[in-house]
Amino acid sequence: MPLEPRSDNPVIAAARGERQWARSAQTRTALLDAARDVFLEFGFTAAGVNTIVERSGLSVGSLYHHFGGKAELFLALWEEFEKANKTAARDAVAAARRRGERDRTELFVAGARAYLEMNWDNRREAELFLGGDAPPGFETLLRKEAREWIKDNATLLGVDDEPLRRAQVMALTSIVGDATVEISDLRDRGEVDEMIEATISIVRKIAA
Amino acid sequence: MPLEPRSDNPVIAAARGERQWARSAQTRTALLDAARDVFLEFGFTAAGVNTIVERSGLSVGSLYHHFGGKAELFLALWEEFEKANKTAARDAVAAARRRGERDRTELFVAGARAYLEMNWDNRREAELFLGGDAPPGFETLLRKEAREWIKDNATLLGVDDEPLRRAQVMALTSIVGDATVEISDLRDRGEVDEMIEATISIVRKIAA
DNA sequence: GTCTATAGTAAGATAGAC
DNA sequence: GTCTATCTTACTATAGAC
Repeated sequence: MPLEPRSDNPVIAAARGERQWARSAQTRTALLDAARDVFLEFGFTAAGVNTIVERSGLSVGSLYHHFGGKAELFLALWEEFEKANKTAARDAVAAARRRGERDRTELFVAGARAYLEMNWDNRREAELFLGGDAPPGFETLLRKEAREWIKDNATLLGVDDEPLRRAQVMALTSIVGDATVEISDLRDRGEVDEMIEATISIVRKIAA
Repeated sequence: MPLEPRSDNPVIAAARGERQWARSAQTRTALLDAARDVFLEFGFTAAGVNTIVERSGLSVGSLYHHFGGKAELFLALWEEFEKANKTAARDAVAAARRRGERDRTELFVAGARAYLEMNWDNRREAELFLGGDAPPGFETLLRKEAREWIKDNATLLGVDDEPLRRAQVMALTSIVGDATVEISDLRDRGEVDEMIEATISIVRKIAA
């Protein structure tokens, strides 16, 4: 008896599944790559779903199956980007600790500096995500994310629940976040250094 | 010789013009009123152009003739709102000056406080405009506008063109702007007072 | 469960008549 | 300036191949 196309044979099912999983991941990647290209070229609003689909060599249905829409595709790309930023910041804090740094403010500063540097290094994408041409609600998400990030680092600053302390965390979030936007707009490395140093000095004033 | 329908008679032309102008202003107002209603009820994204048009008793073409689109209509409403906020801030600075206040930081603080209070008083609209459900590019515009406002008031702080000073302006913009967003989210007057006072105390730290 | 093809809906935007 | 009719495009629904 030959294997049915819909055989229950676990090995065959697993093999089929594996191949499907590999194909699925490949599809996701192809869509993400095409989307990055098109978004970088046209921005969010002017980017057409059809253009993305054409470049990826896949279909509209596939895009919607995997991501649910143009906005979510944009979001998925941003999540990749932001994950890299946060990793860089976390690594910088860990490195500072290994160097023997124990001052809470300085540990926070090390992370903030790395975060700002990372946004400069990837400024083309930073401009895409922070330039304002994004799906409705995206800026709210950015703010929420920034707040989470600062909260994660709040222990570094010894924050408790007083209103003033909470306002300090908010202020630091605002400043580091907006400095990121400013930096994605600059073109000259010297100006970037100035902006980073000036931002850090204000961070020290607030955290003090 | 009877007056032609398309007479060149200047009085008649003026009368026609006047009537058209009056009608035009009426149309604009009707569209703005309907748009405010619908945006407040549904938010920007979920608000339909057709709903706005239906409530105004006018037509889609009229809306596009006067405003150019849904986004621009939203923008026109925001400009009204922001004008009122800025007037309140300017008046507060003038009042402080009349009281004999001469300290630059304190004059700035008086303006910032009035601005934050105004956003609380009109919190329904503030939430609409600052809640994140806005057309693409709107948040960039908010930042730009906030920076203009701070710059206009920068003489109060004796700002020159050093990078650190520019970063101070940026930081103040970020903090006052984000405090506005936070306030539009709060429901309790006590929390608002705390937020305002905490924000002001950080403003003093930076402006010092 | 993954992917394609296709037909259809809804809503923002535009064109052209008056 | 105003309106109606039309267009564009993001998005959905479905049926079917694999």
